[in-house]
Amino acid sequence: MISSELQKLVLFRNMTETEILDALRGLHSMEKHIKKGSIFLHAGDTTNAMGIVLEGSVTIESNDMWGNKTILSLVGAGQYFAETYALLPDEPMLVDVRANEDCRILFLYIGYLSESWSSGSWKEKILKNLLLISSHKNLQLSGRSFHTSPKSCRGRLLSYLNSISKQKHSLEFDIPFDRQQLADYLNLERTNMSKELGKMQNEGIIIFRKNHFKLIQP
Amino acid sequence: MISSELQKLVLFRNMTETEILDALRGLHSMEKHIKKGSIFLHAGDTTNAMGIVLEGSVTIESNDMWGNKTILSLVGAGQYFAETYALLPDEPMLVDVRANEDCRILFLYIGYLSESWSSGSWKEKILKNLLLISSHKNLQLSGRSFHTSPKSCRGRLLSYLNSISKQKHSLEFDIPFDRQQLADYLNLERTNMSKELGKMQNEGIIIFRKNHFKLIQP
DNA sequence: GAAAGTCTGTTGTTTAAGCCACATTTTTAT
DNA sequence: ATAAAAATGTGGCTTAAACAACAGACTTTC
Repeated sequence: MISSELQKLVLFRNMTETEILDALRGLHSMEKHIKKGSIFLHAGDTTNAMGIVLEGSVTIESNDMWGNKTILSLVGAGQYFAETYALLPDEPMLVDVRANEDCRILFLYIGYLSESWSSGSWKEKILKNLLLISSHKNLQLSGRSFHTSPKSCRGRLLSYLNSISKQKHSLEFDIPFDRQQLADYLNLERTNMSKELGKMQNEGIIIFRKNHFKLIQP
Repeated sequence: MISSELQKLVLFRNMTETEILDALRGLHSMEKHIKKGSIFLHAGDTTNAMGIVLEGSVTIESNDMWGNKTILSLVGAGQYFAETYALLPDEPMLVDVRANEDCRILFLYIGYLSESWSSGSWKEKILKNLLLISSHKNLQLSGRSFHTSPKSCRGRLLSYLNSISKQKHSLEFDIPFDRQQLADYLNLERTNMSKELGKMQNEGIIIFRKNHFKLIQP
């Protein structure tokens, strides 16, 4: 993996190439390739490493003993996962992490951050950037809470579609989920959700085809 | 407010009294008293200050235009709120913050953290502690996601009661919510939830009286 | 290009949550 | 102590979501 690829990431913001290389060494970084569909971090385990998605995407999901799946978030290229658990290495993970496509993942053992603190170093910068990342992650988690808080199927769909629309600054956009994943993310039953999407299209509120959606204003 | 009261807080962990006082000055800290029931941070606004609950408790809630309320979390004495928004001061808040009882709140303008960074100072320690706090907040938010992901009333109640029981290391405990608040936290309808609690008591799964609950193992 | 597999949508039935009106209990105020 | 107010629980009706079974469309693979 090339450090120029990393310089764009929030985690390495404001850092020189030398500092990034020092950081990669200091944090025992390690790149892995992971096949689509496989769960490579398991609920109940603990982890010392956070992950950066270099290529592909992963889903953060909970699978209970009755086979119900909940997708808490989708983490795309250039984004981070498990940083919370890596920072709190005693906490067992509540979720599974699954490769949504074939992936290239960079693992960083951020526990080494607190070792032998020398000021002005890359550690300080990483720390600041981690705080930013953690805060953004917080916003994302709250975001999902809002999409799942309406009690009706339509309410959740509208909450989700509106937020994506605002994110993309357009009434027309692609969503990153297929139907089953969208249902799992919004805690809905897939076929029922399809029904509702159909109704909404008939009523002229939305137009969609596959993953492409368009919101219609009255 | 006395700095000895603050030394126990995670935010000031590993800091001397002098450093804490420097930090309070540097972050333009300000103590306020707030009356029960009043909303003192409003969704849509931005904020530069994070809050520490010195006395009382606050709820983080979303109130939509149809009068539906969702309680995202309850923040008790010694805990923090709005740190995410204070760290990302351009993000409009998605939630209201309401005093759940009469409160003493300490506000800190943590934007001043990034000003004139001198290493080895209190700023570095605060930064590390903030990252811990943010990570814990992440866990809390995920936690609620799990309580609201079961589709059934009983599933959500059991998820919530079990997690409190584990937290308190006991099958018998008080919960911090009244019935309406619990329903708002679990995204349920109050009277329906009451019915379900009644059923569960009849079946001998739980015993409760007011806010005191006891889980019965088979 | 045929076959297998995946994804999406449809119909109909069952079940449980939402909701309203009201009864009962508990707390607060005077 | 009594009245007023708030919190909690009950019964019954309505409605919408879950679930199961299946049909059609689209992909992938060989």
